[in-house]
Amino acid sequence: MRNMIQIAKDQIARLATEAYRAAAADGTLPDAALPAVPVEIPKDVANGDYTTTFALAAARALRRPPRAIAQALLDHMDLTGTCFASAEIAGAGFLNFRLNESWYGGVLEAVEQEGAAYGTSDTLAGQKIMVEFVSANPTGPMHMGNARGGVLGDTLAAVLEACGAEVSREFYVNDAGHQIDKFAHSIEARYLQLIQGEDAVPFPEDGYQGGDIRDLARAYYEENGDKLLHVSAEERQAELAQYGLSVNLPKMKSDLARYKIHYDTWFYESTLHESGYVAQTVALLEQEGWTYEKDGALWLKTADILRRNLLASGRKAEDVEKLDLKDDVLRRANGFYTYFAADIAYHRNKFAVRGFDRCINIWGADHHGHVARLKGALDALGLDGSGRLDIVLMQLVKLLRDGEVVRMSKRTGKAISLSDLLDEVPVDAARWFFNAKPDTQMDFDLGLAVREDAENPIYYVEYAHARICSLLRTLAEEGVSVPAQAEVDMTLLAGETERALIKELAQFCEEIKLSARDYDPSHINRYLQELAGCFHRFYNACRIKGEEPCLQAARLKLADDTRIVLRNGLKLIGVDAPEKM
RNA sequence: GCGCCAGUAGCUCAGCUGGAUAGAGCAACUGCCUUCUAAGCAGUAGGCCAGGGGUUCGAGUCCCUUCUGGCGUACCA
Repeated sequence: MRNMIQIAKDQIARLATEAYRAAAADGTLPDAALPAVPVEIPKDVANGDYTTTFALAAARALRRPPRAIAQALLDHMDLTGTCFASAEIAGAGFLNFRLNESWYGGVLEAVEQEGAAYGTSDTLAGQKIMVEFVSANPTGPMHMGNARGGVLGDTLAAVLEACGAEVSREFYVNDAGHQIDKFAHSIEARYLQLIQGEDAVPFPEDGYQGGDIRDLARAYYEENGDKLLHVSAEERQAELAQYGLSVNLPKMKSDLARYKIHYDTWFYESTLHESGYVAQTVALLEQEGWTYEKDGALWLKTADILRRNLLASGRKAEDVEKLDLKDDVLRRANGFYTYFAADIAYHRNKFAVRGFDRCINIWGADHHGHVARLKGALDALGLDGSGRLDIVLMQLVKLLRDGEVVRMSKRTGKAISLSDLLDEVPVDAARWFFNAKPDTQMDFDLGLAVREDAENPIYYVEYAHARICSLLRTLAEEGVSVPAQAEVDMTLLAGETERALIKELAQFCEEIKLSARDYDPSHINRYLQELAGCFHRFYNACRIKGEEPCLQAARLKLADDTRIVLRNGLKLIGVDAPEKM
């Protein structure tokens, strides 16, 4: 849990603050209330390893030119005992710091001590967070959106765990409501068609056309014959829906397992209806005065809730008035609750019954209109949906093969499903590619993902790992093993490529935190590419095997630490770290 | 119409709370393997950060506006 980057930043903040106090005390600088000290890592190492713009930021308050302030700070600064070797003024008034060996040694020490846990932190310790993702309709196969959402949700969960949160992965099974009726009617029609002939039984106009529905009907028929022919339609549909789910859900579980995704909970929508929790939740909204009846249906005053939230968030009243806000039906005129009502109940359950501090949902961007409504409904229930429910919207995936848009599978003639994808593309490649920034539309090129060459970035990272493993094997055969950090002479790792690599190792924890903060674990992919690049450059510049023992040991240690961090990072995004390629 | 997301190199994208000369990969070109994995490295070339205003010491980043693309605006889920 030692974070050398944080240590460096804290030291600069302290150095600058103390230097300012000293300068103010002897009259070099005037007394003033100053902002916090901003510390950054410059893009160009020519500008130091760390920098602060403190003098620039303080110029106005102190009424002095930034460079003069920087000079005064420098004159009152003592670097003894810090992780910095030097400090200098540059440009408009930047104060640039250079790290010393103790810092670089500290990084390698942290990797050695923490091993597989290196990179984790406790920034989210004590928080109970749910990540709900995929939650695909169980009436048919999973599609590309589910493939993306699956990776995103699973990896986000991993990243939050690495920040110390107690994370639960959940799949919400929509096994109730309209689409299940449609599912039942569709299987029923196919089933009856098998017995009575295609022409004798009309297929519902809005039914599911897919071949998988025929497969379900046939499978049922082969197992059970025409035993449902003479029972009531209601009984028949219930039985067939149940049967369809009993086939589809295990298939979804196994497809997801193949994708290295495992859930803590499969939560069934039907349980909310059966226990009366949906009705009770709606009743609560009624009691609180958030509903009204119109045309036989019960409506939620969504528009009022949204208006209230928008005004509270600082939107101008005149702008809010212009918005075309609509209310939502909770209970239809036919007495059935809408999906929205069930969804409110479901999320109420997450917070009120199961006690999550924060819930994150991964949704397709086509559901964005639902976000503010659901949050608002939870606000109306006093559950602070606006503050504690976060929806990650991911844009759609366009599937390509060698630049051409692919709509259908050649093999099945249907839309390409998640399992079709995994038949064609290695799991790790799929996981790597789908772990991309959620809010941009993405192209997934089937041709590119299976290519085993430099065009495929995953190999660049895996290759670095395999290279190190190979090196370790070769040296082990000569009886050389990785030394303890205490035995490493850090002055031997002072070259440009070594220092760049060590700094990159230190960055890992920061990237995990950024991923957790932005709900965007693709930071890890980019980081791993960067880390692999640093290693390849080091490896190219510095020979290890055959060097003089102390030098060989120091470089070997650095290579081995890199291996550990590469492995930790790949594990985080659910990709294997190969020892040979 | 209204709303949400996006627009950075030929292509795919980075760019963290505003910081120094806007980065990487691929594609193109030039070099580097009798020595630890060349699935690698070094180098060249490539840009009005969609356009226009504003805020300030300083804007790809913040605000306003226009344009372009995707999506949404159900008693569907």
